[in-house]
Amino acid sequence: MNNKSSEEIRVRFAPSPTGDPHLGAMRTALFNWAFAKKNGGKFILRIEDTDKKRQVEGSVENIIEGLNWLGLNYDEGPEIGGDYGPYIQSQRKKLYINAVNNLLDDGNAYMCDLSTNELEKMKEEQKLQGKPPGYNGYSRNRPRKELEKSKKNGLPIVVRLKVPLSGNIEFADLRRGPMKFDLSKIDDFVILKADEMPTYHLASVVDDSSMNISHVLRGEEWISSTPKHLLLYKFLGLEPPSFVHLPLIFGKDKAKLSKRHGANSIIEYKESGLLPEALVNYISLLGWSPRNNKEVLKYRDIIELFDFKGLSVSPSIFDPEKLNWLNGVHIRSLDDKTLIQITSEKLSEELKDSTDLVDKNKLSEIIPLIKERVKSIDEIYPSIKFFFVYIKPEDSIIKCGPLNKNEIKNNLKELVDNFSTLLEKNKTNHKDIEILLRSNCEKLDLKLRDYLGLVRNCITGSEISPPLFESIEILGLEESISRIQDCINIL
RNA sequence: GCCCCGUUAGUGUAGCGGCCCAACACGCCACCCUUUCAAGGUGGAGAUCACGAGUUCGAAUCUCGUACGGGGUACCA
Repeated sequence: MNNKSSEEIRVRFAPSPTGDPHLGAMRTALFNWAFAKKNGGKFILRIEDTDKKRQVEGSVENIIEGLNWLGLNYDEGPEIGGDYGPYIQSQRKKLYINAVNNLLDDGNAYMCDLSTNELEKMKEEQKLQGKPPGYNGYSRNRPRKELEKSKKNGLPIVVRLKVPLSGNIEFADLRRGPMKFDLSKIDDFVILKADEMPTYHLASVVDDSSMNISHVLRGEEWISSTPKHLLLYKFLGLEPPSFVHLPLIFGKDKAKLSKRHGANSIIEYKESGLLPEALVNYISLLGWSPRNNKEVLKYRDIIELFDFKGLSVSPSIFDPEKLNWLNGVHIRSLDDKTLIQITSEKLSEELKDSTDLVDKNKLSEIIPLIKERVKSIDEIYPSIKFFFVYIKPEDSIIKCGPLNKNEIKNNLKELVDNFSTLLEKNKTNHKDIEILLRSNCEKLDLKLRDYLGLVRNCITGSEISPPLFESIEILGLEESISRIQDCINIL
């Protein structure tokens, strides 16, 4: 079958607003976006809200927010418009009704007045008889007038496609190759529901065609519906786009990704200290790999390298550990200025009433110290908190190798004196501090890790901290002295 | 049940008939670097390429079958 690949590349991301957009959907969006960008085409957002019952308030906003956060900007869509609007299916009803009427007139579709209850009964009977359950073509050959009468009498009416009883339908998935389906296995499926809304099958075909979509990249779950769509294109006299089906994403237990596997909603990821470029990089690797087999990818790399050949055909499993690693990689590759900006925004949330503490000058000294030490934006605050707030160390960590309390006390007292001297001499550079601490340690005949550990624990309140000498310099000798003094008092 | 898609270390992938008793990355372990933690460096453990037949001088790679997993079979998308 012909396709439109010779024309302009137009692809779409078409989520239904039934909840928060999840990772798998965003991956589909990403590949569509990358394909469009790579080929100078257009990326379109279309909202598929044909099922009013399942609609969840606010999901359209969340989808848009997620897309924006990830940097997957679209060229046409609900709030930004475009030449092929509207981009919300519930606002395109006329188009669908029109198509249905054509199908009806051509005898390729027919109405059916079977109620959902009757349908269910029918299927149960089929099961009892050991037959595969399905629509049995009850109204397929009934005269149209009879059905129209039912409609006038207020009976719920659906429209079904008259699927040929025999023959095959074939198509070539651009990645997976040729596929063949037996038409006799396909029921006369519903294209227009009793509430006069189209089903997905009809709506997507009508829209993809009228929006001039050239390539449909969608999840694997659509493979077996593709023959239905192709049939619709044929009956409507429309040219189908090309299809590429993307593998699914599962959680660790090989079940569909859900809450149990950590965050699934893109909105949750946004709030979890992840860099959007890291998430994008990670999901790009689920079900796809670039030719050069590199794994750390920026937006422009993904655009440049994206191709169908690199797509995988088997489902992939979401691995939060690799995501975290990648997040660390991307944090490290950020320039200090950007990280400082991100951190100060984060801090002003954390330290609501003391925004004066979020001093960018101070941050610009601190950030280089911890940049290589965090895997998440959320880790930054806990690891630099002691710069802003005095954290009293637990008694148990005021220790120093083999020394007893008294010896520790004396050493700390001496340190206070030493620091005061440095302060007087205005030798507050971390190099000066290092020289002092190293020589103290030598004099006391202690292991460096023991002695510096003591100092670290007293000043930072934690056994883990950024490099000590620099930290003391940034904190200031005065504040350091007061903290050590406090520890002496505890002992 | 029926139809469709898949199956390479725990995970993501590379491989497209000989270079593969299989490579890279995450994770794990060890060592090095080192003031802690990271980061970085080096090395290691971990896969009879789902299984079985066949084609071939030669198969992870091609064909068929089986098993397993997943998807579909909705007036959901």
